[in-house]
Amino acid sequence: MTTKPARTRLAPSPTGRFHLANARNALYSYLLARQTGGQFILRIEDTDQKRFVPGAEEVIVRSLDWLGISPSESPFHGGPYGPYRQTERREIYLQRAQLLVKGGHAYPCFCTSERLNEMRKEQEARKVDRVRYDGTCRVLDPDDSARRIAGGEKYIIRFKMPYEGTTTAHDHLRGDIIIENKYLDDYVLLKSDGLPTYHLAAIVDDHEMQITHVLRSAEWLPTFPLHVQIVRAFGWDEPVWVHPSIMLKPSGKGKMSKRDTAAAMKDGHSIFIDDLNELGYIPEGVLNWIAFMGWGVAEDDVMTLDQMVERFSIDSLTPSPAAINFQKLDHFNGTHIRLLTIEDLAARIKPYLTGAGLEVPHETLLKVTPLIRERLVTLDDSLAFATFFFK
RNA sequence: GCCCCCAUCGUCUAGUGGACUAGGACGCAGCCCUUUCAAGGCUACGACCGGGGUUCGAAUCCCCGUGGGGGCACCA
Repeated sequence: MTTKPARTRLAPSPTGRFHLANARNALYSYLLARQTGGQFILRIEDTDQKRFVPGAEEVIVRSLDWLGISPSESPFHGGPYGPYRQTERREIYLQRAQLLVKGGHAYPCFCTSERLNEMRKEQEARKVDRVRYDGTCRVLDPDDSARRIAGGEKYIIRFKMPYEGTTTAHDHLRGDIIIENKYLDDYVLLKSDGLPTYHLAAIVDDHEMQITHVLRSAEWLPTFPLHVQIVRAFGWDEPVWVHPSIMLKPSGKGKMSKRDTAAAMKDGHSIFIDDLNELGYIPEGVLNWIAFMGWGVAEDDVMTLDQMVERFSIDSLTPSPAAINFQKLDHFNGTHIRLLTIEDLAARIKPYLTGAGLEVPHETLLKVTPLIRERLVTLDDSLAFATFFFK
């Protein structure tokens, strides 16, 4: 392939667990980078301090390592475009936001949340199509605003969305997405705590870190035109935007909820990577499973990571939502377990056996492994089939 | 409510106007192999959401419905 090296990124927020959708975006990003001889980087989007979960960052990195798709640049690995944690980049965002204000693309807003709430209520009562900021501060005199800021008044910075016209954003999988600007809003770019919102931070960082392909969840589609507007306001080049489909619960009715994840766990399944590890799934199986939720391959869909690197293409990603299928996870896992050498499989089984308090001599284990490998769906199953041979 | 996205077997998908009797995989059913259970092999069942166009010809292009999903925060 003669493609230029791609720089891709995974940009999770450390606010929860590392799940399937994160892993899939990571996988596709990793595949594209490796295939083109580029870099896959990890950036932590921790600008929401209220929702920050301690330890979440570590789980993300551990999950990526376990899957075998580690980033080459991250808060933990370092790299030439750091820092890779957004709270450590606040000066950059402030500076860029001020640049937009100077250019007339953004403005400071002094409205209190109380006033905003009232405004919203009033608009809802009027049953407007689109509740949005009424523009009070949009027309303020810049010098007055500067004085108020200098005087210590609390403020935020909003993007100045055109009231008229349309915005066309190009998604690699769906083509042009056209929206009338009146359905967009004067989105907040910089919060009163001085930290940016996603809209500003992601756009600035993707540019600063020279990301060539942005792969992110389709949940971003509604604000996609806004992001394109911001890129254009800065006068920057756009990356290639790819929004893989969202993942639906097994029934196909909506996204996974707390209840759905609990139900899955009862059956020995999970959408969380660290759970999958503990349940005895192997990275090869999990990777294969997530790869094909949204990636259309004609035949031969059992693949190793290296084979995926060879065959991957963002052109063959599908735009429609995919329902999670745990039976397929079991199938891929069992298949990949059988692809392992006896030595490799034995080594992976061992902790499960010793963890159950069994004494496991290596010689015996090597003899037993071929006997049970045909019936393993997970490594954990070895306990049920092999306990008999040990004491 | 408004906006956006999507639409092929139960599920994941191949298919980019004729090679489609619509292919593969999971699951399901049966058979073979096998002392049993698996694994493996074979076979069966099983889909182009509906209606209009365009065209000699439409799963494939366009429009309208319908259905499903997502989004409407100083969250990402």
